Amino acid sequence: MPTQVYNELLRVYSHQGWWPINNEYKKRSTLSDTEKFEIIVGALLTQNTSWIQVEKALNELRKNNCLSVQGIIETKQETLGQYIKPAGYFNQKSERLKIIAQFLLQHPLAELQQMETNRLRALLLSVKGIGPETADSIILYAFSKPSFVIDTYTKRIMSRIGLCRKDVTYDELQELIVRNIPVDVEMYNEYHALLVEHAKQHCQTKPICADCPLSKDCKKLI
DNA sequence: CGCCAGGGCCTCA
DNA sequence: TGAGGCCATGGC
Repeated sequence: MPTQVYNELLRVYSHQGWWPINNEYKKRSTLSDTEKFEIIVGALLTQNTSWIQVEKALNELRKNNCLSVQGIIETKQETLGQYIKPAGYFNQKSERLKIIAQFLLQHPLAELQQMETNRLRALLLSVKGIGPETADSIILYAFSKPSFVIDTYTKRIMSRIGLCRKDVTYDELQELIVRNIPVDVEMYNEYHALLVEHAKQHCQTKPICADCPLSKDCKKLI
């Protein structure tokens, strides 16, 4: 079932090309440290925040040379907070930027890159400010390792089509999906992006069910 | 104007 | 260990 949903979404929305840092990264097998760092920062800033706001914050950080470990370490937390204000929760998120920069000083990207996926996930989850979704986003989109990302959109879509209960936990839904699709970084990447697109176009909190590509399978459970 | 956005931490049973 | 409160800005 999760595979059929994926095929249908891909047919309708076509390739999404995440992570949307630039258009050429996906042609290379591995990312530069700068790109990985930007993805990590983006994953953190987008917590409960729309991506359009995150882009503004990222641009502001870039303009002020704060899109690097050193840049963040050398900048006062209050100043970082001003830069990222459009992304909301600026007090929390500026603290988390500081914490992650310190973490990356202890564990350079090259070290993280070569870790086994589950060990990397556990390590990331030990960092204050990195929860399951942020960890999986970082693992998948920065390090190109297979860790399926669950978010509110995933939960909403999957529960509405009757694939899980709406109060399903993160780990339960992740297991359910992963068990039913191949272990494939490209597919994990694309699937998550397609779910986000579908949620934006049709499966909003107030659903737009007309012309929904999943309507024939959907139980319309709100 | 009210709702919501690609969550996570803390608290308190 | 799990539900509820809190964090904050901007688009619609």
